[in-house]
Amino acid sequence: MIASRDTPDQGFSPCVSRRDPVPGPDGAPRRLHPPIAVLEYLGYIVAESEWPFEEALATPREGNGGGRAGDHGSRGPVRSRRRADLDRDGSRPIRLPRMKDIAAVVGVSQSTVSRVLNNKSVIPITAETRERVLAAAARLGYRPNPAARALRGARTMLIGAVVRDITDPFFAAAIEALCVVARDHGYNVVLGHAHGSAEEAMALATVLESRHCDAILLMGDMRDQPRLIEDLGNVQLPVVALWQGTRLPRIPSVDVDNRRAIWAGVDHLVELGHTRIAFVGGSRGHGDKRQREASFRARMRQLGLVVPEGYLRHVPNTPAGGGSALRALMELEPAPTAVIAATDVMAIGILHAAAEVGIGVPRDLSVIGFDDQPLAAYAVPPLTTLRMPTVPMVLAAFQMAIDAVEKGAARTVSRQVFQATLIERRSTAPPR
Amino acid sequence: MIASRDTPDQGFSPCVSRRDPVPGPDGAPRRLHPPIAVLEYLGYIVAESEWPFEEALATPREGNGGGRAGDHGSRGPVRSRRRADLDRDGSRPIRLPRMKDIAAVVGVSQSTVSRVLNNKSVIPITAETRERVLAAAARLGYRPNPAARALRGARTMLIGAVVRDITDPFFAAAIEALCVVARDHGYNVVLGHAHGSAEEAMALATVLESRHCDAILLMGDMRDQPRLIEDLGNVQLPVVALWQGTRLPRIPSVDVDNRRAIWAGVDHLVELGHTRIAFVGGSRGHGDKRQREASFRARMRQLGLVVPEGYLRHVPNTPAGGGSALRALMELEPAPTAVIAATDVMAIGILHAAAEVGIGVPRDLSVIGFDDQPLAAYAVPPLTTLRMPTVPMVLAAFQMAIDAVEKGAARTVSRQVFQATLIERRSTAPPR
DNA sequence: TTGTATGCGTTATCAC
DNA sequence: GTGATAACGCATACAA
Repeated sequence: MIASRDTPDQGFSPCVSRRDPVPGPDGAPRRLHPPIAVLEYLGYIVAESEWPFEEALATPREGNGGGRAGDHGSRGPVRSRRRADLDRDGSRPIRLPRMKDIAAVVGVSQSTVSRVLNNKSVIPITAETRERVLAAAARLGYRPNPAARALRGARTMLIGAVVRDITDPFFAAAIEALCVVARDHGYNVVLGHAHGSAEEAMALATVLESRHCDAILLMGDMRDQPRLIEDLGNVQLPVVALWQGTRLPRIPSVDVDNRRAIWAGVDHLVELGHTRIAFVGGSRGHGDKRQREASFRARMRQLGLVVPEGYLRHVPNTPAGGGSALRALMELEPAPTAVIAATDVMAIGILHAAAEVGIGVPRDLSVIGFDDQPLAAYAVPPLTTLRMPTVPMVLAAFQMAIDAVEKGAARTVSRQVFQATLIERRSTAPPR
Repeated sequence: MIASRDTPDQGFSPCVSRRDPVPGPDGAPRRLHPPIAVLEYLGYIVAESEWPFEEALATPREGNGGGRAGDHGSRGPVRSRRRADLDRDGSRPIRLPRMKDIAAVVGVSQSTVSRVLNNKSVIPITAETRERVLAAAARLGYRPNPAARALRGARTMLIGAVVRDITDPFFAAAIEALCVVARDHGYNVVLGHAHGSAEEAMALATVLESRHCDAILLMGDMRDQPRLIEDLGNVQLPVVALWQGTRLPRIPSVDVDNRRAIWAGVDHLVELGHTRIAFVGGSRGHGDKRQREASFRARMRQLGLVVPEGYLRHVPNTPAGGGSALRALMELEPAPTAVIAATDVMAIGILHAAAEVGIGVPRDLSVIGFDDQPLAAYAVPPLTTLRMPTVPMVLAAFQMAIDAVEKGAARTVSRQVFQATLIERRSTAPPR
């Protein structure tokens, strides 16, 4: 699906009805989109089909912007703009006001303006001067230049988020949370993603090299990108890792207790009476998923339950992957009566595939997910899952990062582990 | 769901099993999370429950970081760090190398280093000098200081994305796309969100005021945040608006052709034989959704079909909203045989609620969504929907923005309109 | 209480 | 070909 949803529409015509292309068995490698070049087929863009009751307007249509703007290296040339301070070469270069401008207007020195504007100065300032400066600043619409501040060593109020795969809805939610948390603290979020393992280094290099961030959050396991981890160890910024599964060498981290969570899931099924329980894990063995699988096996062994050959599936972390796992599981003899998926995404794929094949959930098969994504509660049937305390975890990681920034202290390598919660919905029931 | 999923767990104990709190009828206002303060209940964090086979380690546990770091205004104080250049106060302040440092090592002047490093200099440089400079730079691990470059007027290679509501999976997907596209062009994405309409101004103010971005993408309709729009109009940066529904005064935009899309949806249903067709739109009348509803009414009128009182529902753009709309619709007499939802999110809620109530889709009711979110294909049943060409649209918007940045030209107010595609899956069928 | 001067790290414009 | 030097916008030590 994800793989298919942006397939360029060959022979496209507006609003043509078409069937969904087959998702390719077993979830083809998920790409968000085909190479940029492919996207630039023109067919997609369409004339200015104006809204009927909108005023006809005289704005000329533009070309569709198809032609790439040439390849400027990532370190673009520095056009020294302005220098046309005089503002008479048309209209544009009306620069943003600087402190100097305010000073000129008010008739004081630039340093006075500075002192007024960040009124943390120990030095007292005449009420009147302050008043006039503030007024002028407001009138001119003054905004501090962050570059200049940064140059002086100030914080940039940017926090970098390096995400393993932004395509994953779970991380999307995490990003949301981070945005909110960061904003509440006056920070903005800069997004980087590790994008497969191909461009790995590059991925965060972009975020790091241009290290205008005050700190970096590493979201999701990236141990298949060893250079990244190493680089991060050497970076001068505070780095906090989220959802690594296991501890990283020298990096403070925030993790979920996969073991206890999975135990709760297994125990829940066992209490319902299940004994033939399967597990669907990720194919690439990322940290969290690997831990979850190991926990599953350990708990099953503890309970004296055997996990037959074939009950452990490794598929891509997509709905399609979950679907293919389900089909494989149901061909086994005996088939499992319950399955735990390492993520909700796969669990939703299982639900979908079960419905397709005619397997009733939870009548014929109980399903447990992991994460409690927003849509899990609205799956059909509503998905029993292990709720990840995403927001508290993100908050904790953010706090750790910011503390490090503010205290500036040596990097303390700490770790916080959060507990997941079993949310019982209706995808689990006693076996028939 | 979304409303409920971050409800703080009262009386929390690890991995306790609990039932899903009811989502509150008609989808309560969606908040990603309760106020930060509420999140700081301690119960969540848990001891270092180490992974069994991990080495026991001696890192001391930290407190849970619960105490807020005090309220520093968004314009934090500027501690001039370093000044401890000498590197003997412990270990940390090993500053990143500057050009000056390279120059010192190589024994040339700093300007020479600069010329070598951005080898766009017209002036030729001795091969040997260049060699040595590059070598030294590599050895020292030199990274250009973006703040300094920015101060000189260089681009920051940051693009700001102001999103109406990051919680919405649709926008999450859009952000993903933007990240990829931006990265391919050497840009990074700074996320801002308009967060309800409460802190509206603040929301983007953070992104804008600290205008370290080269351009801004406005994703989703924000006309309920008038000051934002106005501010944007006055901002010195290129601004491109996505999914506004209707044209914005002075801002170039990229939109989807809601009219043709909805027509395709209606026609599809009519061709299947439906005549009693309902429409579920957003409650706050945001641009796109409003257009879709208007288009629906227009098309129905054109086809000579009546839309009875009550067939137009306005609910929050959540699964819960869709569910409540469905329940209301099915109580009507006669009940509709098909429904078009203004977004997939609502459509998925409809699917969910239908299953709960025992209404077969598509047997008793056909459902059409809008967007083709990743999970739409994996709904039960797979959702027929109108596919938004998200990636091409984001790409187009990005191109428009970057073109404006690079050409630096006066802001051309253009507009591009993309076509959606009807994707037939299995949530639609002839009426019984 | 305010003004002057200096430096942050780069790039660009001069001299040499 | 290369080196000194002047901005860039802001914060601050120091002089007045």
